[in-house]
Amino acid sequence: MSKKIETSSDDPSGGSRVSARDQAVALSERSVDVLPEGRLEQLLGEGRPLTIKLGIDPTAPDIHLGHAVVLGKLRDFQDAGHSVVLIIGDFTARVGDPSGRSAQRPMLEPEEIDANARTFQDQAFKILDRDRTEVRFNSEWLRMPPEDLLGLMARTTVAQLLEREDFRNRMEADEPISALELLYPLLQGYDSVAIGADVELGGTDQTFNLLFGRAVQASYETGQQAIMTMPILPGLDGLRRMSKSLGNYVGVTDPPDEMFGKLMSIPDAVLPEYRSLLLPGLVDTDQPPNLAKREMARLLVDRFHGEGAGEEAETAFDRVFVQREAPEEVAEYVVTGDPVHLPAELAAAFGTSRSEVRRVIDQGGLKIEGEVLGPDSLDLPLVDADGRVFQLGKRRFVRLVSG
RNA sequence: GGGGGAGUGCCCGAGUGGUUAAAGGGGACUGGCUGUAAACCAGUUGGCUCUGCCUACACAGGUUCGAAUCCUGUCUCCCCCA
Repeated sequence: MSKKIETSSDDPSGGSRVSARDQAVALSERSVDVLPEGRLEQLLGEGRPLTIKLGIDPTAPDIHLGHAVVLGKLRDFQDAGHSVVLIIGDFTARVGDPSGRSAQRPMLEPEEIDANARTFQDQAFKILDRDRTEVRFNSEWLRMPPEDLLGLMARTTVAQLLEREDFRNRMEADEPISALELLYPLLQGYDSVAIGADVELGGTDQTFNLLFGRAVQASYETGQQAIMTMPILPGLDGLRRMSKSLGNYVGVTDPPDEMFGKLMSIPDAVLPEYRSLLLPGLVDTDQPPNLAKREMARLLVDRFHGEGAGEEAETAFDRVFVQREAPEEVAEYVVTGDPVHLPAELAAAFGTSRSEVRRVIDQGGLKIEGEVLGPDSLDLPLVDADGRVFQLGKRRFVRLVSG
């Protein structure tokens, strides 16, 4: 992108003023909001590397493509010479927040948090530039004496906190809001004070929290950050946001074939969003949706698994789903008894229940070397099973071998 | 502190003593169609040594020939008053 902006001025200060605007425009690409108006440009005009903040929740370590949207934007900032501070919210995770419908967020043990934080970092560095990233844990500064905490709390009013739309809705609906939940914006706003954030990024759902960070900064009389919100990527169902708990996500560490397959299964309706958010700069040609989807899947698999991985995944995909053949590499599972009791062995091989296997068999979903096997023969002589590829449903394959 | 209400299968949600493994919906899965898209049709959706057996309606006891449904205790959650 345009990080080298020519400055044609005779301004001895280096012309940063001229380029600040262009930089701000370039960096704002794909974002939904950049607030307040002009603040980002002003900061860029200072001509120094900015500190860009992203707060993450260590309860779910797996990064998926939804995170990739925000991380990709962080990367843009890094490429423009700014540095990123990744804040792991270990403090709040350790306290545990019982809010939100029925889903009680579990209190995490320190070890779990550390493990999650590490996994998260490993995955995040598939996108971020390691050299321009600093990782901090917010327990570092949030574990403060109670009087300081109270001092922090004194800086805001309940009314301010309740400005948040979803709080107001829940109040009106008589739904519970935990005190911690209420204070959450305050704590995460303090993170901005602690690291001296110039810019904070997040999804559009974080707008209130991000803005609140400005208020907290103001009360501490530090510089106030600009905030930038990115669109929320829809999940594989095309309806709800991509999230691990909804099970509609593509993890950045998903194996190539799986990643390719998942991407092919998204509804056409969200394809444009996927392409523009995940593959910025890719020229959109007039391809049919099917081909556009393939191209996207290829490129994304390449990005996370290396050049060429996308094509391999596509080949494997065609083999299994277009030509309906078994994949080239099929996992083996060792069976011992003779005859082979299929419900038991296949359930074990695929990690499901025997009843489930029986059900699928009853519905004609079991194939042996491409031939449908009916519910009549649940026990196969070992010689008939040994070395054969079994397919359960569309996508579960295993080769049974005698041990 | 007082009063009221609620806890059902992956989720939501019927069901207030007897074909109830438990209506209905969502989701998911299987088969068909196909571009692993959408739409649509059909079926499945607790477990198992599967024409049968076992375990299930927060947990533990109890009443009954028989309970998700009645009683007691425990836990959890929500609302109202203070």
